[in-house]
Amino acid sequence: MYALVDAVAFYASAEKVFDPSIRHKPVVVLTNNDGCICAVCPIARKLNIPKFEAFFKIKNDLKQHNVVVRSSNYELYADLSDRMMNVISRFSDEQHVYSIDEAFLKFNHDFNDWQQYGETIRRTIWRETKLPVGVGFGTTPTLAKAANHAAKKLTGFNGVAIIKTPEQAKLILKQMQLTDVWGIGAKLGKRLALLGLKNAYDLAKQDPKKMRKFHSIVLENTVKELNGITCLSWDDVREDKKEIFSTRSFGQRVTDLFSLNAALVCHADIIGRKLRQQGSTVKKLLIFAHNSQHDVAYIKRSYLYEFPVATSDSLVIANAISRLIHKIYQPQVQFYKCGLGAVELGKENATQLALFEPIKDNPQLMQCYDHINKKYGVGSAFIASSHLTQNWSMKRHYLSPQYTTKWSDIPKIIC
DNA sequence: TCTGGGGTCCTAGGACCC
DNA sequence: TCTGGGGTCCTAGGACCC
Repeated sequence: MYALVDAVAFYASAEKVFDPSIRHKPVVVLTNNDGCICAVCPIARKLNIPKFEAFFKIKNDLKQHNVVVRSSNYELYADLSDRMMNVISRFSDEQHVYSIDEAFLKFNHDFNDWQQYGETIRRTIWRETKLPVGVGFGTTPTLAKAANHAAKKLTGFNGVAIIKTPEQAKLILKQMQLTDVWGIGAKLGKRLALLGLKNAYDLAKQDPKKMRKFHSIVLENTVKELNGITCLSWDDVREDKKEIFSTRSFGQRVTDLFSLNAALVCHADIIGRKLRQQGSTVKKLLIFAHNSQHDVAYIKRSYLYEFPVATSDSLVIANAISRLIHKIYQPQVQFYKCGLGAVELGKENATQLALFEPIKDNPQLMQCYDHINKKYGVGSAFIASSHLTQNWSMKRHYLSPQYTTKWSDIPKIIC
């Protein structure tokens, strides 16, 4: 049995935890640089606010409806996510944190009362973090996802749903649209609808082999999973990433080499940390920067660099960036976004050495570096050249306080 | 005045090599 | 009657997820 525990409109709910004054108001949260809407609380959802719409396009509508707008407060969300994941981990020995606001649990035994267990999970998370979650149980990861959808969106479930029997599956899948199924997006949903399929149950009834021919093995597996046949093994679900990207658009356009370098070194730092987290090294690194696709002339500069010896050392990566920056930089281009992608990864303990290349990695230093940042918060220690200029840092005009990670922002109770 | 997220995986197609 | 290799690497773009 699998469970998926997933917060309701996580970013919006996180904003409400320490601010009672907005708890009963419609709240939306914006993406980086206040670009798009990325979280809509249940109250705001009733106003039909579209997710991922550009903020500037609907700014006036939001004002008219007195919608509370917040910039993404990642310091706060990351900390609340940690707390939530900690609580969730108590309910199973096997937990996989799938994203900032959702986690899979695996159970190797059967419970008499999954319903009650789910309610306990919900209640405990609410009591300890004040975050509302939905809990879905299913015999496969895809069914757990479906049950989670039911728990949060369908009437009569109140936050917990279970798919253990074919009857339970039928009841829920019949009420789900094709695109509500994990792995079915807008495009595929449309194509499947043309075949005459109307809901998730119709999809489950398809011949898996035919679905493979129609689209891919991925769809075949989805159909099997909807029928209780596990295809995404626990290891698949938590497999190492095959590529790791760190990209960010700038708060304001960047035209100087110095700033571009600082931003890319920031990404080098992040890429290094993510690599070390999963025990990988990078062999090939994509470095890129571009202006906006909405500009008159879209200019994209990129360079694929191959390390002589694969590395996971943030400083080695940062050093490479500084040597290669001239391959990306172009005067007069008003850069809008830049980033790095580790596109060929290796395993840390199986690195191919080079005959004439000294090893530049300093694992002890990186271990110490990670330790400091884990203990005192990411950013406590950083690469100096990434902080020489921050004039490109992102726009966050509607930022709430960092209630839990910054001394000066701690909530005050006045009696 | 101007504004349009970020991450991962996969594949088609072009370029190049033998 | 019609047909014309096979592999690797890279890029761009599509699709999906949150």
